[in-house]
Amino acid sequence: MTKGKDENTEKKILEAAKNVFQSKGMDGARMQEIADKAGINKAMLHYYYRSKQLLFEAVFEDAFSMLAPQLNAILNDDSSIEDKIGNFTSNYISFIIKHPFLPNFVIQELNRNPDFILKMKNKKEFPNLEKFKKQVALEVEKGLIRPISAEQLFINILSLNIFPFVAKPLIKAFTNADDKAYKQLMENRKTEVSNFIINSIKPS
Amino acid sequence: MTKGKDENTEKKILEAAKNVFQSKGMDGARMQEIADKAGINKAMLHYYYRSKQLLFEAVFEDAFSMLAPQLNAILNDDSSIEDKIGNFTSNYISFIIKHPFLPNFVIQELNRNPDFILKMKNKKEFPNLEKFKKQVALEVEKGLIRPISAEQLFINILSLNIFPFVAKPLIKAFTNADDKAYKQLMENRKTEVSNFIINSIKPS
DNA sequence: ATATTTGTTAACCAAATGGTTAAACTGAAT
DNA sequence: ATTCAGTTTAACCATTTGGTTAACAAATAT
Repeated sequence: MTKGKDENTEKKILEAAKNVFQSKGMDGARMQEIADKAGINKAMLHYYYRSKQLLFEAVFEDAFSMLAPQLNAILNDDSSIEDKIGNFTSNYISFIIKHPFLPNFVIQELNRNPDFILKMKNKKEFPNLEKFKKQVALEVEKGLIRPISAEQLFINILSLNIFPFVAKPLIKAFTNADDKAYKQLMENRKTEVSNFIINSIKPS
Repeated sequence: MTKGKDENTEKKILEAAKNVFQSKGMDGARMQEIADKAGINKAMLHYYYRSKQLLFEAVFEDAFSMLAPQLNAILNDDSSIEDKIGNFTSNYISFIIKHPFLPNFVIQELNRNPDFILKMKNKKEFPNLEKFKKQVALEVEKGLIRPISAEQLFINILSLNIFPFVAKPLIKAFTNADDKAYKQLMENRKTEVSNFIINSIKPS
């Protein structure tokens, strides 16, 4: 009753579940560990969420709905392609530094359970490429950027921004970086990636 | 005794273990499933490999030692940066189409067990950036490519080549591609990615 | 005050899982 | 034919794990 102690049990569970599921995945997560982290009895997990599967889904959907708006930003706002790339790169990298497990978690679990993405696709916030496709086609036609398909450009943007976080242990090992040096490398990418993409699509 | 039946039990186990571990990960894999896939009794797994952990490590090291040479190709051979990028992109994408679970498996398990990479780092085939760094610095100095750090360039090359496979379910969903369309998308990337990188580092 | 609903716990349960054991089979050397 | 090492199996074991139950506490309503 002193510090913001009890609060809401349901939220404490979700928080603990996030923590465990996002770092260990569905298969590696243990209900007991989640209960311990939440400081409650294991039976409470089932009282509030019925099963491991449902608790997991709550965590997953939560994670996905944090990522989706990031992507919609680049797909649906009205600035130029060049501005979008600059903004997205800088914002997304900042965002992931705050939530380092998110991309890996989402990708891993989607690979484990391919049906899962169908559920996500039905959500209205699910990223849609249509507007972006039109914009790319238009800017190509106007000669503002080199010819490139919107899909491939989008894949490239995602790859350059997301992969270095997903493959953190590999990157650290290849570049002989400790945690500090790795973080610096990622900070540098806020402008590096943006320049890299813009150079590539700039008309010659 | 008709078809290439018995062969070597140990190899049948490793093959089955690859199959199961690479698609389900260490935590999701079941020894029973591996035994079934190998067509043998579960006790044989322990007879030949002692424990799940050791069997897993055999599979992992096998996987890693398939990937390492691919990377060493781009880091250590003697062609120009531009040629390396063209060759690597095309070769690597072909390679992964044949072994679709590899990159995801390696990345996932390295994230799960960070100590694991230390063991890999001691292997002599572990990719080393030194030569590539010198080459990039030299080509930058000569004005053959734009100024860029070798580390960042290498990360970009890996990202653009590997990520689309790791994130296959996401890519398929975003681009509304079925398996056939996805494969076509990846085929197109053999030249797309190469052009994208080369455009970006070409001096203005 | 008292009944009733909601939240919480400890103890328990059945199934799954990695691993072991002891016996049996196989094939070559003696 | 017998021995003996290497191979294979079925049955078994201890532990872990997700999930349930029944009793208890704490609010909330009557």
